[in-house]
Amino acid sequence: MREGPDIARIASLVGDPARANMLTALMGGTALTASELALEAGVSLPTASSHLSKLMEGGLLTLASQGRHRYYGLAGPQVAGMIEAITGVAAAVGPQRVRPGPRDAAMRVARVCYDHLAGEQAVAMLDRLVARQVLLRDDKEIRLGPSAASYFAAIGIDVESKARRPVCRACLDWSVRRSHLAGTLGAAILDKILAEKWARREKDSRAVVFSPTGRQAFERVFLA
Amino acid sequence: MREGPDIARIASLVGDPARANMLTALMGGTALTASELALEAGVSLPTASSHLSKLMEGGLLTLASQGRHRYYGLAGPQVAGMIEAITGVAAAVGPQRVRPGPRDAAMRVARVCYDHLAGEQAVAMLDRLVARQVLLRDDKEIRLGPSAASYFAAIGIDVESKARRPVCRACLDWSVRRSHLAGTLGAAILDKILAEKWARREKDSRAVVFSPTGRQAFERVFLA
DNA sequence: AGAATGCTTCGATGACGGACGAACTATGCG
DNA sequence: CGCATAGTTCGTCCGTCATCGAAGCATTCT
Repeated sequence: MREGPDIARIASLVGDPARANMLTALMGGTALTASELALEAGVSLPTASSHLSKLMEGGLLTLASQGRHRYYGLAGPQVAGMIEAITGVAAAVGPQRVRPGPRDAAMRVARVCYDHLAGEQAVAMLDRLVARQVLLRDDKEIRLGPSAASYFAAIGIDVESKARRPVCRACLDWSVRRSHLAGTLGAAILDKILAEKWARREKDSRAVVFSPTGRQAFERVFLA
Repeated sequence: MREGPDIARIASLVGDPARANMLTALMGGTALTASELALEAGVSLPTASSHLSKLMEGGLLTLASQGRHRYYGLAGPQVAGMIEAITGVAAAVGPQRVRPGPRDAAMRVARVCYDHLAGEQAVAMLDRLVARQVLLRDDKEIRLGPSAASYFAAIGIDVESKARRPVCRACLDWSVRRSHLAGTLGAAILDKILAEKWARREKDSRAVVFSPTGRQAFERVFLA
């Protein structure tokens, strides 16, 4: 018998389908209400509420009360990283349960992964940035290249972040099975994309839909 | 209802205490037999066998048959990374279940984490290497410093690894709650420590026990 | 061949936990 | 103040899964 951190407790919290769906939904980065999460998970409101209190007790969620609305969100990047890691294993290990439908097609192209961009667009972007040596990658490790500061400054992003999170991190993309860019830099780029209105978030989904002109702008800046 | 990788399936595999104990035991890096794992998990042999076949079916384990012995091991670094991530959250989120006993004291000092060294010794080593700028750390990202190649070459470690895993990675230490060194470099250092007989693996445990002279050698090389 | 060891499968038992409807609490609105 | 909306708590039902003993296979040793 071993001791230490109670890993089974945490894993079993994620191990229920309803709760896993809720956590996956919250990977979109925005906090959601109990009703929205009930819908996402496909369970009744009481059931969802029970799951949410368990997740809260387990420390995986934070709660922000605003009037009669109660917004649940992921407790932090560490929790998001854990979900990512589990998702990566699940994608690598098991065949998909269902054939991706039309809505999933949009998800494959571009979607939000906690606070940064994921999907084919994101993978292509990272590949191009590495090819241009703006970023350097030894396998799964990513770091800034010599020209990174000036390159990102030109598009209004400051890479000299003193934040506690890493500036760039690799995050395994479950649809493409290759890495895309996470970390504060990944988050800043997504902010930029949304701020410039190159793309908008699909309602009730993690999908990110580019407008025709937005897509051109994105390609000009990141894929040129 | 969302689709995609079946994260609940994977998480629920880890979510059973017996299976979690087995996986934690296998983080030691060496493959173990069903009987050993039953002992680790504190369950009967039939129960352990049932759990093991579930873990196999879930793709989390590999099996190597040698005569009448069947050795179970973690399926790969990605699975190990997932366990680490869950352990990190569990350590950050929940208080320890039990007070650490004398055996756990040895574990806190130095232990094996999949294929590299963890514990106070490992954390001190990383701190010192960063202070000497052999390695560079921006928060949780670790990379080689300019003097890294010559420094490690002097102790017989080649950092120019072309392996598919990252050379250095940060791995959150659940006992110290700070990072230690993982990746191929971390693995090479542990190999060195064991090859030089500075320390030996404790039987039936992840603990690594340094001999008095071994400890001096370790401190001379890594903590000077 | 026969015995011993290592492990898996079978079958029965029992308990934990997820599900929902109904009732209850809280906030906001007219 | 009464009604509507958002959410939690309670009670109960039911399915799933962990558990173990006993029996069945497989491999090695003598």
